[in-house]
Order: sequence, then structure tokens, then C-alpha cells
Amino acid sequence: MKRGSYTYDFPRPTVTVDVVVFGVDMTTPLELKVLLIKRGRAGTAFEGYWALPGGFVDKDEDLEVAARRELREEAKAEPAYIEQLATFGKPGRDPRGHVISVAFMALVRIDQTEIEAGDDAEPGSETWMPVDNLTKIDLAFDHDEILSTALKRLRSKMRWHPIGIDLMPETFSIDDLRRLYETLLGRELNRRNFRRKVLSHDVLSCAESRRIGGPGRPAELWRFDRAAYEALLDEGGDFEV
Amino acid sequence: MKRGSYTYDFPRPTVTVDVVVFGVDMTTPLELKVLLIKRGRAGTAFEGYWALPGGFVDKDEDLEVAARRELREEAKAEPAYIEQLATFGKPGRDPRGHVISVAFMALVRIDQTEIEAGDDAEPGSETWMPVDNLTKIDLAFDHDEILSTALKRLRSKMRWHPIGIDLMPETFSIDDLRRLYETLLGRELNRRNFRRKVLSHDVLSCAESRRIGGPGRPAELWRFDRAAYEALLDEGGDFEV
DNA sequence: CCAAAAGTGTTTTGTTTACACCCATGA
DNA sequence: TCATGGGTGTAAACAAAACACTTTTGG
Repeated sequence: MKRGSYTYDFPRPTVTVDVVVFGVDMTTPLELKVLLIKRGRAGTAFEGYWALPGGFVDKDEDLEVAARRELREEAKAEPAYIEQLATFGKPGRDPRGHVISVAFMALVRIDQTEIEAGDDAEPGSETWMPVDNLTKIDLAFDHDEILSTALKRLRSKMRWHPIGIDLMPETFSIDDLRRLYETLLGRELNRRNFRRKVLSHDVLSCAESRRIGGPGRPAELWRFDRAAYEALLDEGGDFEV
Repeated sequence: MKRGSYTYDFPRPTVTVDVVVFGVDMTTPLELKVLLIKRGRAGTAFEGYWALPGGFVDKDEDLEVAARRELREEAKAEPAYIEQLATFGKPGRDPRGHVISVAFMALVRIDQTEIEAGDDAEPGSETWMPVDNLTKIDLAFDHDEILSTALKRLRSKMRWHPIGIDLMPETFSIDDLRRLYETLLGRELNRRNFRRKVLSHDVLSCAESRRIGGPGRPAELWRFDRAAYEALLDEGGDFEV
């Protein structure tokens, strides 16, 4: 591959965005997944590696707009939530030159995307990779570091902010939400106390009972009430779990 | 996929770092200050405005290294603490073109710098500006937005991390530390309970009593014990105040 | 009527808050 | 010995954890 003069080796650093997209499979046990793209194009850096969706920032393009664009173009996903994570610019992180990446974290409702699971994807195509598998896989560039920053942020932020709900389907049971928290925080949560605490904030509104003929009593379904949450914030409260 | 395309020739955004440097004047009442530079150079953007210290990232220079360099060159200050804050890239934020700024927050012990207070500085020179004054002053670029992001981060982070101590002199009394927290958090803290809670973490070690002949009983002086703090973290604890 | 999963009430435990009191120093 | 600010003990209020129990469904 020719390094050099043509596109990348400028005296000024190049700017990209990369997006860590999380989704949750509502199976039992529930699984946290991250959206990855298989790098193609023979001769380019990290050919055949899994990488985070991302790309260059266009001229006069806002950073978050760029992140959302890449998400749409590369991952065909609309985020329920997106936030800037951190910017990675260590020299040597990209073999093509001095490339600075502004990383974002996005949460999507996995049931609203059409992305296949499985890791036998074609180059250029995308997959939902279980986060637990990723200790075994080398990602392109410093994407493992970006991913672990995102995981840390998700796990700490979901304890005070209702962003965990952005990983759930539109309506969900309290027990499913608890299972999400248990999986992501890596510890058991008391069923009774979790329900009491979550409902105490008055930011969930009840829908109709679920009907899937599984065993046991059907659970009540709830949905997030954004207006009520804004009200909670105004009173100085938070969504502590 | 645009990454790796050799035909993706485009005008690149420029990358800068800006640093929000906080310091505290141990006067009564205690004052939080931010380090600002007066912009000079007739004909340049925002001439005569106050601005955060900052500048261009050099080729193959790490972002935090660049921030520390600007701090040293422009502000003659060594930080007790520094962290990346966020990256600002809204189109139009810099009249000179598409400039993306990676913002850092730094904390310094104000008694270890030689920067003068007062706002009648020469262009190119620096001052410690009380944060409370800054509602009245227009800063250059979007530096008011960067500053308020930094303030928010400082205020929220100091409740779980001992970074407030990085604004204090090497040794300090518990009451002075409480006054710092009261000023920054904007509310009163119970004297008895603050002391109990702060000391309960076992990350402060006692020095000798202070001798300044002020009225009242001389306070015990304490210093932060970094090793003990690491131990606390290992046990899953935190420095909650 | 039994198993399975959802929903609820109450006691126990620990933490936070409030408040009162004592101590050491300089004038 | 008094004013001033620093250091401490303890009971009340509150919130978290633990646990046992009731309800609703399908087979």
C-alpha cells in the first residue's frame, strides 16, 4: 500500500468519527451485542478485521451529524440514544498516518434493525457481535480500547440515567429490565427492591399485559414516559437504580 | 465505505486543543477561578477577547501531550490533574474555517503558579478570572460553552472522585476542603457529617497542626494518600462526598 | 391442582441527617 | 475568661436489603 503523499500524510491530522453501537438480544440469557463491520478492500489497512462503523468527517459537518450519517450509511440503524464518548488521537493508532477519531456511543433497539447475527459476513457487511466474545477477537485500529471505554461509560451511566431503557423494546416488563441491568452490571439485583425503586421514579407508564403463552403469570408491560422524566429532572431527581 | 478510499480528497478540518484550567483562591469566601488568555494580534479573530489557553495539535502529537504543552507554553502552569472533556466541532464555531477543538479540563494548585489576578492584562498575557464574573464577559469562539461543560463535569465528578483535592494546597484542613465543596456545589454541607464522611474513606493522612495565629483552635492538616486511594478503588469503593 | 413466573407487605439493617456538646487557642 | 473556630457523640429519620407471602396464568 502506498503511504504517503496522496491522501493521508498531511501535516495536519485527519478527523474521523467511530460509533460504538450497542444492542440487546432479549433471549435468555440476555446478551449485549455491539455492531461491527467487516473491513474489506484488499490492500487497505486491517483488511478482513472487524471494526466499528465510522468514517471521515465531511467539510463543515457537525461531529454528531457525521456519527449519525455513518450509522445510517454503514449500519442501517437509527439510534434511540447517542452521545459523544471521547476522542482518540494517540500517534500510531492508524497506520495510514495521523488520524484523530471522535468516538460516539449509540444505543439501538435491536428489534428495529434488520442486521443478521453470525460472524461469517462478507467484507463490508455488518453483524451483531456478542460483547463477551470480544476478548477473543482483535479489532481493527484501537477499536478495542474505544469499545471498552464505551462499555465502561454505559455501565456507569445507566445507574443514574434511564439510558438502559433505550436498549429495550418500546414496551417491556420490569423483570426484563432487571435482567438487562443484571447482565450489564454483572451482579444480581433483588427482584422486589428493583421493581420498587424503578417504579418509584414515576417515569414508566403501564400498558396492557403481555399475552405470549409462556408459563407463569403474564407480566405487566411498561413504557418510558419522557415527559415525566423531564419533570423528575426539573425537581433535581435522577433515575437511580 | 469511505475509509480507505484513495479518491476521497477533501478539505480537512483543523484540530486544536483548548484547556479549561481551574484554580481556587483560598480566601474567604473562597473563589473558583479559570485561567484565561487575552487574545492579541491585530486583525486576527476575536482580537482583545479573553480565551481559553489552547492551540494547534502538532503532527503526530498525542492530544493530552498537546494540551499539556499549551498549558506550559501559554499558561506556565503544571496541572495536578488533567482529563479530556469533550470535542467541539460545530460548523461556524471558528470564523477561520472548520476547526475542531478537543477540550481538556485541568486543575492546578493556584499557590504553585505565578499568574497575576486582575483583568487589565496585556494582549498575550494570562489572568485568573473568577468564574462568577464570567456571566458578564463574552469569551472568544464557543469558549463559554466549553467552560460551562467543564464546570458541569467538575461539579459532578468531584462528588465521587477526589479531584477536588487537586485544587487544594498540598496540606489542608477538612474545613477548608468543605468550604471548597460548598462553593463548587453551591450548597451548605453539614460540618460534622462532611468530616465523618471524608475521613471514613481512609485516604487522607494527618500532618502537623497549623500554626497561623488566627482565632480559634488550630486545625489539623491532612494530605491525600494516593496509595490508600488506589486500595479503596481496588475494593470497589469510591470517594463519595 | 400443580408448576412457574409475576406482583406485594413488612421487618431488619444500615446510612444520613440533625443537633448538642466539648476542646484548644489568642487576645 | 471569653470569643472563635475546630473536633466529637448520639438519637431520630430515612432509605436499602432481606424475606416471606399472594396472585395469575398454562398444562
